[in-house]
Amino acid sequence: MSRADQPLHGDQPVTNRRERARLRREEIILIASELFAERGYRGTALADVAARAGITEPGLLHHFGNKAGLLLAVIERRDLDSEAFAMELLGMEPADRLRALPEFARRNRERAGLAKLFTVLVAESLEPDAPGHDHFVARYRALRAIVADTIRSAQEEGLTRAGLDPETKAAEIIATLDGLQTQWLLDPEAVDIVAAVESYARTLERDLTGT
Amino acid sequence: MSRADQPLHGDQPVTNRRERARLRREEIILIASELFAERGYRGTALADVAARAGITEPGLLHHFGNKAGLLLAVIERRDLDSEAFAMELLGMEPADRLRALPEFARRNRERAGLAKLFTVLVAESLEPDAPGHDHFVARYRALRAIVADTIRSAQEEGLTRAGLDPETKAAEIIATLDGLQTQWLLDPEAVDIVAAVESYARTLERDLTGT
DNA sequence: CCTAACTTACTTAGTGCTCGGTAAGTGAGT
DNA sequence: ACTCACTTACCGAGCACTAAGTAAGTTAGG
Repeated sequence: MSRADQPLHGDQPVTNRRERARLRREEIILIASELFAERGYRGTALADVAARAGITEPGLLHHFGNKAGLLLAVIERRDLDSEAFAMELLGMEPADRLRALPEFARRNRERAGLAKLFTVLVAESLEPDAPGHDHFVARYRALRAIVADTIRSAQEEGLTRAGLDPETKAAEIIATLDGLQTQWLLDPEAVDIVAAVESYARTLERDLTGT
Repeated sequence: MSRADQPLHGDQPVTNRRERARLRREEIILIASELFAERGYRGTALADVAARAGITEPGLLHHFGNKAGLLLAVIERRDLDSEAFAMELLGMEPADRLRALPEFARRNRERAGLAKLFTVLVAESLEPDAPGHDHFVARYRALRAIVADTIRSAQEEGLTRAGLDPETKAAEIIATLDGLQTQWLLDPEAVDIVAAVESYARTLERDLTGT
C-alpha cells in the first residue's frame, strides 16, 4: 500500500528482486556468524546454516559458491563493523583514544558472539593454506600499523615518551586486548573483561607517558 | 643378546609388553599433537593420526577409547611439559622470573608446534560443552593464581609497588604473552616474538616496580 | 619346566551417518 | 524471452566407531 513497497516511478533502478536477495544474503551471513562463533568454521555444517536460515543447502551454495565463500563473506561483513570502530577511534584526539578502550570492551561484552567469532577464526587460520589466513594476516598488519601511527603522532606531539618503538608497542597492546578477551570468553565468571581493560588502559597510560 | 633385551630375573615386574604399549601411546600422542596443531581437533581425522602412526583406526581407538580420549591424552601430556616450566620458574627468585620470559619465548619459537597446539585447542574449547573446556578453564585459573601469587610475594618483599591488584595484573601478563604468540604464529615474518617479549619484560618491570 | 588359559595389542571388514557439492529442473520477476 | 533465486534428488567421499577375529605375550597349575 505505502509507496515504499513499490518501486518508485523510474528515477533510480530500485531492483526489488536484487534487493531482496541482498537482504537474504545478509541474513544468512548473520546466522553463519553465530554458528561459526559457536562451533568454528570446521565444526559448522552447511546444513546447520541452511536449516536456521530456512533455505536448502544448494540454495545456500547458490549465493556463496562454496563453504569457503560463505566464510569469506562472513569475515568481510564483520570487518566492516570493525572498520567502523577503527574510524571512530581515528576521529578522536590521540589522548582520548585510550579512554575509549573500556567502552570498546563494554561493547564487545554485549556482543560476545562477534568476539568469539574472531578468536575462533583466527585460530583456524594460523596455517598458511587456511581459507582465511591471508585475510587475517593483512588485518593484523593493518591494525598494528594504525596503532603504531597513533603512537608515533602522539610522540611527535610530545604526549608520549620517545623511548619506545611504536611497532613493538602496537603489537603488545593488541596482544593484551586479544588475550584478555580470550580468557574472558573461556571463563566469563572468573574474568571481568571491562575491569581488566580499564586497568590495562591505566597501565598503558603510565607506560606511554612515562609517568 | 644383551641383558637389556631380556626381562631381568624377577626382582621387578619388567613388563616388556606394557612398556612397549606405553611407548606406542607416547608416539601416537606426539603425532596427534602435531596434527591437532596444524589442523585443529575437529579438522583432524582419526584416520590421519592412524596413518602417520602406522596403525589402523581401531588400533588407535583400542588405546584411547574414542577421539575425545585421544584429545585429553594429548592435552595431559603437553601439560606435563608446561608444568615442568612452571616449576622451573617457581624455583627462581621472584626478581629473576621476569628475566626468564624471553628465554621462554625463545624456547617456544623453536617448538612452534606446541604453541600452536594450545592456541588452536583453546579456541576450540571456548564453548562450555567442548571436550577440553573444563581443562583449559582450570589451567588458566591455575596459571593466573601462580602469577598473582608471585606478584603478591614480590609486593610483600617490597620489590613491587603495592598499588596494583595481583589477580588483574596476572590476567594481563598472561594475555599479553598469549596474544603476542598468536600474532607471531599467524605472521612469523612480521612479528619477532623474542624481541616483542623482551620489550614487554622491560615494560612489565617498570610497571611492577613503579619506576 | 611345560602347557593350557587368559590378556592384550592389535587387524580386517563393515556400518550408519554426515559432509560438501552437483545436475536438472521450476516458477516468479523483469 | 530471459534471468535468477531457489528446490528436489542425488552422489561419492569421509567420518567416528563397532564386531569379530588373530597372534603374540603373560600367567597359573600340574
